[in-house]
Amino acid sequence: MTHGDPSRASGEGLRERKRRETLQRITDAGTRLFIAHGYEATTLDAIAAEAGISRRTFFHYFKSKDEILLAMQAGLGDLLTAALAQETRDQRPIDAVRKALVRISGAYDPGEMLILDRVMRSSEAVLARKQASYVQHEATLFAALRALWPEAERETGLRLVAMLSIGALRLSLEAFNREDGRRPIAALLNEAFDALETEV
Amino acid sequence: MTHGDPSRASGEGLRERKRRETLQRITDAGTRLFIAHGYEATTLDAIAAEAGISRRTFFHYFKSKDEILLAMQAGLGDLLTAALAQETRDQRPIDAVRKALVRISGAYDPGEMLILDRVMRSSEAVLARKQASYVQHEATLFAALRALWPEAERETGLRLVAMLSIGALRLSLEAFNREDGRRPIAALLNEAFDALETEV
DNA sequence: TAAATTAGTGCACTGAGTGCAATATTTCAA
DNA sequence: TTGAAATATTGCACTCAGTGCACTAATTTA
Repeated sequence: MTHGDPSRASGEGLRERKRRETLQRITDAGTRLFIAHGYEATTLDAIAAEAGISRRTFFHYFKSKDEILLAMQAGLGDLLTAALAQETRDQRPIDAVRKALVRISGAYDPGEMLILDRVMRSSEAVLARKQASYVQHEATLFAALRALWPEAERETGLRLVAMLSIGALRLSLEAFNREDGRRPIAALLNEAFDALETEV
Repeated sequence: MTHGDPSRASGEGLRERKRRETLQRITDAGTRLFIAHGYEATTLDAIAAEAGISRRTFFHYFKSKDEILLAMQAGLGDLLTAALAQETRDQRPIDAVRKALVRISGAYDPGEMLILDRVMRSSEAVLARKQASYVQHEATLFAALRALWPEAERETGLRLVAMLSIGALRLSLEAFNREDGRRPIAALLNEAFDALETEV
């Protein structure tokens, strides 16, 4: 081999790069079409054509149509776990989660969130999966909390903290969408966690 | 008409009675087949045949296959609203909900709950809709709470109480299924609500 | 008992999702 | 550099959920 391999130089093979690019094209095509014509009215044939792949290939990238939208949501779990790992044990678990959530809330684009929320709301099945994903996030958060406070006697308490925190997050996001993004998510989060303290 | 009409005597027309009976036959046939062969492996054709109706008629009773299972869950909202209406204003909202939940928890058959939970867990889509139904219950509970405490300044607090209560219910049912029904739901509910008090 | 409702059915269709086998592309080792 | 192994892409045929429509059967009401 006389010439250097540029794909190797960047630490990513051609196969990987193509795969990542195709994945992105499908995601873009899907969201664009969903926004333009609605979720149900957009067929997989249309998405595949827009993304420049065959219908059959779509299923090598996503298990189902709704995964296009759900895959975006899935990132929250990783973000939250990473943010929580930076917190210390010398505080109440719920305060650690609150700080982690407020910190990562800045990473989301408010305008896109409002639009995607409207798309998801147009399909019962998608909405159900979105709401179910909160349960998944709760489990992920619980695992992250246990990593910080592994003592057996804290388990029930941490389960509850995970439930309360994800609940506060959900209420905040619901309010955010209900009031059309008027107040930033961080503000709504702080309000929800404050209310948690005074109400219980 | 010389003879009395027995269907009218019982306050229910023939049409209504037949409809109720068919609905029950479909529900029974569906759950029986789901338990025997699994959710995904059971086709609507099989359910319709078992219930003695045509496939097309099924859709006059249910919007989709998963509704057979979800319709059972839907009753909780009504039960909870009714139970809460019996509570008084001279207590904390969360205590009122706790008492109402414990009271209606006796109405469910533990064995059936365990089996149906296993069936629902076998399909991602059904599980998602089940988890989403908790969000619906939360909204229903919030409305019921507002009927008791309509003061505007209580809204946020009541939203939170609804979230906490349904969350505690969900954690209790999750624990119930996780530990295979070893402890009764009422006990798990009380434990969850107690933990709520001490943890937050 | 006839007319108006409502329930049940068959048929043809769309669209999501899967299994399989064939082809094209990328990787890796000699 | 080349050929073999691994992986990606595709087409095809299929199953099944769900819908629209037009028609028939049963029930209700006047």
